[in-house]
Amino acid sequence: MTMRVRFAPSPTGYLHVGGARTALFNWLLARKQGGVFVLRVEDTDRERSRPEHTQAILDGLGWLGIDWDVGPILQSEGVERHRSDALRLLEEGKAYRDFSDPAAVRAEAEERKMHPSRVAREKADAMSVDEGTARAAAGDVFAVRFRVPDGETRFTDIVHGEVRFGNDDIDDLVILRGDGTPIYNLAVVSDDAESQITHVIRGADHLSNTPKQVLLYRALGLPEPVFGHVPLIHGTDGKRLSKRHGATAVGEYEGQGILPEALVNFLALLGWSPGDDREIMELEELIAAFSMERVLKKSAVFDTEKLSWLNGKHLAKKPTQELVETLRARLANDSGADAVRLQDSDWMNSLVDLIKSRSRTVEDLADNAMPFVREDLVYEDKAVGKHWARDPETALMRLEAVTEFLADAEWTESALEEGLRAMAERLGVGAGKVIHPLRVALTGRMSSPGIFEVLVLLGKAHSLRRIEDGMARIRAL
RNA sequence: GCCCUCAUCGUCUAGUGGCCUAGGAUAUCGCCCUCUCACGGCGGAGACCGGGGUUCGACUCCCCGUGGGGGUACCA
Repeated sequence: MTMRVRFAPSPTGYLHVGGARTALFNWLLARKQGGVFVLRVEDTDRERSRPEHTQAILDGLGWLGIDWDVGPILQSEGVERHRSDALRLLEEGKAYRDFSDPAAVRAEAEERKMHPSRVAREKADAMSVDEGTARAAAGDVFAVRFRVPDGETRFTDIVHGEVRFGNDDIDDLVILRGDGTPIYNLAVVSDDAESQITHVIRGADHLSNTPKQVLLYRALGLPEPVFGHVPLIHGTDGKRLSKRHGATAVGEYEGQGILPEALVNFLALLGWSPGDDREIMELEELIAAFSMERVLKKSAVFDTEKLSWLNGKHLAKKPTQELVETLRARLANDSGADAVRLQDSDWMNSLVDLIKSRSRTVEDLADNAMPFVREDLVYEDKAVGKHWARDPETALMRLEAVTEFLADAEWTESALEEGLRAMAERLGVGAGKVIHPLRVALTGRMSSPGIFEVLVLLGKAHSLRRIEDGMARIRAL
């Protein structure tokens, strides 16, 4: 039997990194085993579900490179089946009508220190079947509650092993609301069975709900899938990952310049490891190495520092040509960017080669490119202060000497380096003393790629113009 | 409250009774490279939650405790 897994997000927000990790594990498993990956959108909460969220989730998955074989199936399309399943349980006496008012039951339960579902069952049992049928026929509103049988419910979870719950601890759950719409626990069971899901891999937050679902599978006479509850992702304080820990939506990481392959790699390593020392892995490699047996039970903390490092690795690994495209896309809306240079592929390749090892994110890449792709230079206060303002006369003198040397220098890295070092020696100072003020003039910054590479990249005319501008600024200090 | 579940460096993890004076990565610190910043190289510091068992021997098995997380809706 081919393995069939699914990812079933509810469209109540954007694609959360936790959800993305669950989707990834399902996807990796399906791809590894030659199985089928089903995508189902659980939109039965009409209060909170929104179509734009569905689209955002689909976009997020697509960005990560996670595709699906079946779907997206909308859970709401299955309500008739959910309803008939619930009604069947009612007919078979495995569920009962609950005519009580939820608020009143809650109040009574509190007073009698009981669970609401016990009160509801008591009231239902006090009513004869005929009376219930008559009231229903008369149009009285009722919810349908599943009658949890006595005993114990156990199931095997591929990450946790055998799990058992005493049925006394499981309350009679509503499966059909007063308005006739189905409740989650019934809908998932009905839908997973309908899609012939063989392995339900989901977050550990569903572990406690699983016995209810197992009971429903059995009452409905449906084949039970294998369950696997993967650990949750927490914030740095050990609490469930939420907004206050920073970005939680996949789209936010895209906005921060994180590469999809890096996020996928990072997410895969949260609660799973290949068993050897590999950390930087591509999608294909992850598929080949993945197995549920190596999924951990312990929840993991989402550490953005490590994600950032991993992103830097993937950035450095990525072909320069591709990064040029990424950078162009990023700079497309930058009105100050030099359009001619952006189009010059050879020049862009040289630029990216110089800045990619100095960047951890696409954002960094764009920032590091600024002094080169924009005509108007932004001078960092710190750089100006340290290398110009502290001793303007000397800075000016050195830049004049540099200008003189550059005027008829051969424009290659080696020739520039040789000549400039010799010049510094003649001035009786270390090369750094000349290079630092020059760097500020050329880039406006404290740090940049090697100065000779910068000179070559910028070109002679451009470099000389910037030095001239710089000297004018120093005189104005 | 009740139920479920988890527990190795700050963080991600390796470890399935002797290979562990606990390995790797990240972060951090120091050194090297060096025109700066990165990259890279080398090195340091840093963990088996506590207590009982079981065993010749426990990070590894069992029990209790503690702490964290989850569930307990006519939410999903």
